[in-house]
Amino acid sequence: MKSCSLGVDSQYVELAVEVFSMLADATRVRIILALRDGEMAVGALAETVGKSPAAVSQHLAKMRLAHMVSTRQDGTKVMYRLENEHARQLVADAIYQAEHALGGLPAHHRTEKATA
Amino acid sequence: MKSCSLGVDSQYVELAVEVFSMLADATRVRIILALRDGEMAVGALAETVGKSPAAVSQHLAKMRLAHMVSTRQDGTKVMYRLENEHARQLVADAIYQAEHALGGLPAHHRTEKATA
DNA sequence: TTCATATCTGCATCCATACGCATATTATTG
DNA sequence: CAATAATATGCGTATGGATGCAGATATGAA
Repeated sequence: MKSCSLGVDSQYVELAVEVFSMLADATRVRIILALRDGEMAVGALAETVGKSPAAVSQHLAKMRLAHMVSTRQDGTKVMYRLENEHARQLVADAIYQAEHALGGLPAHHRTEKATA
Repeated sequence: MKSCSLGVDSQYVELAVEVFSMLADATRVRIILALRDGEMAVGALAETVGKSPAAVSQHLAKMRLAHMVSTRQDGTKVMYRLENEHARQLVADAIYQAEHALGGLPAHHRTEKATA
């Protein structure tokens, strides 16, 4: 079963690219980080990440279609939360790779698994 | 130590975005998959991923700057190889997220860790 | 209740920017 | 010279963000 479904011509390549494209934006990464500790409304997220509510809403719409976040109505507000732990894990792994790219002193090889 | 270095305003956000941007391209993902089993030359990679050698060379230049791949001269050819295991891990995690997004039947929760 | 207003969220449009690719050229190695 | 790889330029496309507007909901007044 080891790496059997991931050839260079695999259909999963396109899917992985979509996931990476979804995360290749600072605002969306900040949204993920902001949602680590629990659900938040659009307005609060906008203030946290430093963008307009409309812009954040558009990002959340994309992330909702990608099943990265899910919503819950709360009066006039809509609470957003992460739908699973994969986004967090991806961000953590990206940090690991970035540390390699920077100094070559990978902190994640000295400490235990960070929780991103 | 849990999530201490990853606030929404962390410098690492920009770094993570660069890593994700690097992986948000089907050709580069295919290059990573092609390099799983060992080093390859630019021409061979080009034929494997179905792009021109010039295009592949440009992708490899970016990946080299990001310390994702490293090179070794072999006559007129230049052999490329993955510099660490993080790229593979990221691709694997992206597949996991994509599986969630698709059907909601996460195969990685039933089988053991795939090796991307 | 009914109406008006304010707030919050979502959607369409426009613009500037960045990216991937093809082509052509140059460099390096044998 | 031959082969391989790296680079420069131009083109077409995609994307993020701002702006403006529309829909939904809660609050308050009459």
